[in-house]
Amino acid sequence: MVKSGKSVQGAPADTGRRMQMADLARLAGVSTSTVSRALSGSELINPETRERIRTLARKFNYTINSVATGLRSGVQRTIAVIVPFEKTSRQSFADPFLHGMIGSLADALTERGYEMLLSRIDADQLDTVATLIDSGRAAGVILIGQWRHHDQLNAMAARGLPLVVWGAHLPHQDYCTVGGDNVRGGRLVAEHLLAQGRRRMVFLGDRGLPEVAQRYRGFAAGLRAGGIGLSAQQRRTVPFLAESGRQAMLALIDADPTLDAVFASSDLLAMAAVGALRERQRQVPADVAVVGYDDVELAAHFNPPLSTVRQPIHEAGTALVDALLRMLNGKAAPASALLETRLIVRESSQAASRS
Amino acid sequence: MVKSGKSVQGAPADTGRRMQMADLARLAGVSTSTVSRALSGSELINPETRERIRTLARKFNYTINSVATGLRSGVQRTIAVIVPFEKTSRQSFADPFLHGMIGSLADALTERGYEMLLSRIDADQLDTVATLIDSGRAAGVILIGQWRHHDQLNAMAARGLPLVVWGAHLPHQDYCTVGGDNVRGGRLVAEHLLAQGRRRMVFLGDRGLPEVAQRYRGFAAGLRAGGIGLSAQQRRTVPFLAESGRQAMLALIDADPTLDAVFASSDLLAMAAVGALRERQRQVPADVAVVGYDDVELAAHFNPPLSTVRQPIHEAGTALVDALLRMLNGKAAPASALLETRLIVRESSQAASRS
DNA sequence: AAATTTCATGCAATCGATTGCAATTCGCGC
DNA sequence: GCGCGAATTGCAATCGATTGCATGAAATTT
Repeated sequence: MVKSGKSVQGAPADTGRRMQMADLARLAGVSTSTVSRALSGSELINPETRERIRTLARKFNYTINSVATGLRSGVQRTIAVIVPFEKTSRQSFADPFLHGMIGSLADALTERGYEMLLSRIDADQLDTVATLIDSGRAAGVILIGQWRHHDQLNAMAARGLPLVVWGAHLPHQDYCTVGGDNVRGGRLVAEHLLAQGRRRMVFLGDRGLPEVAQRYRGFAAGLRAGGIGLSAQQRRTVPFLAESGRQAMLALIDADPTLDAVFASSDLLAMAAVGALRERQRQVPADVAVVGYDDVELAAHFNPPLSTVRQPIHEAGTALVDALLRMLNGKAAPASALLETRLIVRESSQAASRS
Repeated sequence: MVKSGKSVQGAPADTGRRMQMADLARLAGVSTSTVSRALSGSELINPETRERIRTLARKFNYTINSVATGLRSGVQRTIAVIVPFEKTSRQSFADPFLHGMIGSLADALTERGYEMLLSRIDADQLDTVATLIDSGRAAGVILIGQWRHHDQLNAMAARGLPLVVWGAHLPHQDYCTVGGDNVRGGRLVAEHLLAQGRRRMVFLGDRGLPEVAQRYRGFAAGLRAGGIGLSAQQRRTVPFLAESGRQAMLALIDADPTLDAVFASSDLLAMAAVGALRERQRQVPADVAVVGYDDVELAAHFNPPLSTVRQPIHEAGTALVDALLRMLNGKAAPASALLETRLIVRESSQAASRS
C-alpha cells in the first residue's frame, strides 16, 4: 500500500505516493529540467533558483530516485560482494575471517560512494555471478575466495566481467587477485615452530583450495629445510568449520599421541584444535603448540592467545575495491597484488609456558 | 569503457555494448513486446515462439536489465540491512553475533528472491536510512540493533518507512521489533549462577542499549530473588569490543579480587573476560564462573567452552524478513515478535571443574 | 461466402530522471 | 529603437523494459 493514489495537486498527500521530481517542479513553479539541474548543482541555473529548489527539496524530504537515474545515466554505483559456499558443508560463512573481510569491504566501498550488495552463492553455480552484471544490478564483482573454480573464473574474466578475487595468485590466471603471500606465511610458521624445538607437526586444512595449498607448500618447504618431513598421516583435509576442525584434531592426536605442534589454515580451525587438544588433556602450548592463520580479532583474546599469520584485512578491502574500480574505469585489469604477510607470535606456540 | 559503440546489426559485437531486449528482438525477428512476454512466460505468446526466443536468449547470454524492469514496474527486490555503528568506538561490526545474523538474513532473503544491500552507518545519522527507501534503492530496511535511537526509530515508523528492527521490545514503540526475551535471558543466568553457589557477581555491558538494559534487569531481578544485590561497583559499562571487555574485567577483578562470577552481555565480551581473568591467574570456572550471551558458533569451542544464553539466530533472520515482507505487502505492521531464549550451560560456569 | 471469434503479435505510452538544443528574456551598445 | 550575446529556463528525446489496446491473420460458425 505504500504506493498508490495520485496526489491531487501540488504537494502530494503525506500518505501515499512517493514524491517525485515533477511534484517538486510544480511546487517550485519550474520544469523538471530545472529541478534536475538545480539539484545536481549545474552552473546553468540561477543561484537563487537553485537555492530555492534545494531548500524545497530538503523541506519535502525529496530524494532523487536512483533507479531512474541509474537507468538514464547508465552508471551503477553498486558492487556485488560474493561469498561462495560449498553446499555440501554449508561451509565458509562461519569463519570470522570472512566477517572481517566484509566489514573492511563495506568501509572501503562506502568511502568511495558505492553500495555493497552482499550475496552468498553456491560455489558450483558461480556463473550466476555473471547475471548480476548482465542484469545491471551491479557494476562489478568482488569474490571472496576462489575455491575450486579457477577455470570458471578464467572464463568469466575472458568474458570481460569486471571481477576481482580475494585469493591466491595462480599460474595461468587471467583474473585479478588480491591476497596475502600464503607460501611465505606457511614458511614463517614452519621456521617459528622449528625454532621452538617442535618436531612432530601436523597440518589442518583443505589443500584443494589454492590458498590453503600454498600455505601448506610453504609450511612443508620450511620444515624440509629444517630436515623434517610431513607424512600423509600428519595432515588432514578439513573445511573451515569449527566442528570439523575439532574432529580432525581428535583423530590426529589419537593417531599420534606424541605430536607437538599444529598448524591450522585458519584461526577458526586453530581454536577448534585447541579445544580438541584440551579434551585429550593436552596443554597448549606446553605439550602442543598451535598456530593459526588470519589473525582474526578474537585470536588475541583466545585462551591461550593464539599465534597466527596476520592477513592485512583492512588493506585487503581497500586493495580489492581499488583494483575493481580501476577496472571499471577502463584501465586494463590491474596486476594481481600480494599483500604483506607476517607472523604474530603469541602464547599458543611458545616453548616456555606461563606456569 | 564497458559501455560504448553500437552494434552495427543484429548480434552485437562480443566486445562492447551490453546486449539488450531490442537486440534479441531483432535476432528473433519479433518486437520487444513479444520478447518481453516470452521471457516472462506470458500465455499470450505462441509456445513455439516463446521457446525460440528463450533459447536465443540463453544462447546469447541475455539477461533482462533489472534496473529498467525496476523502474517500469515499480517493484524493488532489494532489502537494505543496516548495521549501525557508534563512531566513537567503531564498535559493533566486530561482534561475531552480527556475523551470524547477517548470514542468517542473507539466507532468508535469498530464499525469498530478494537481494541484500549491506550497509554500516553512523548511528547518529540514522535518517540516511530513509534515503535508501526514498531513493528507491531498497524496498525496506532491516536494522540490527536499536542502539540509543528509540525516538528516531519511532519517527521513521511514523513516516511510514518499511522498517523492522532486531532488538528489544520497548514501551511506546511504533516500529516493529524481533528479538529474544532478554529479561528472561538475564534471569536464567542469575538463577544458574546462584544454583552453582556463586555469590559475588559482576555484570559487563552497556546498559544504555535497550537489549543490554533488559538483560541486566532480568539478571538483577534474579539475583534479588536469591537475596543477592548488585552494587554500582559490580557492573561496568562496556561497548561490544574485545579490548574494552578485557580492560573492564581487569578493573573489576582488581577492585574486588573475591568475585566469583561474571555475566557478560555478549559472548565476545565473555571471551575477553576469560582472557583477562587468566591474566590475573584466575581459573575459569574453578575461581570465577563466566556466562556470555548469544551463543555464537565459537562459544562451544572456546576454552573453556562458554556457557551462554542462546539467541535463535536462524529463526531471527527468518522472522525479521517475514515481518518486513508482510509490511511491504500492505498488511499492517506486524506485532513485534519475541523469540525463544534459553540458557546453554557449558564448562565455563560449572561448579565442579574438570581437573 | 460473409460474419464472428480466437490467437498471436505489434504500436505506443509509460516508469522517473537527464540532457542537447531551442526559446525567451534581459542588458547593453550603436 | 534595433540587434546581438549572455544568462536562464523549457521542450522533447532518451535510458531499457512493460503493458493496454489495436491490428491482422487464421479458424470457426452460419
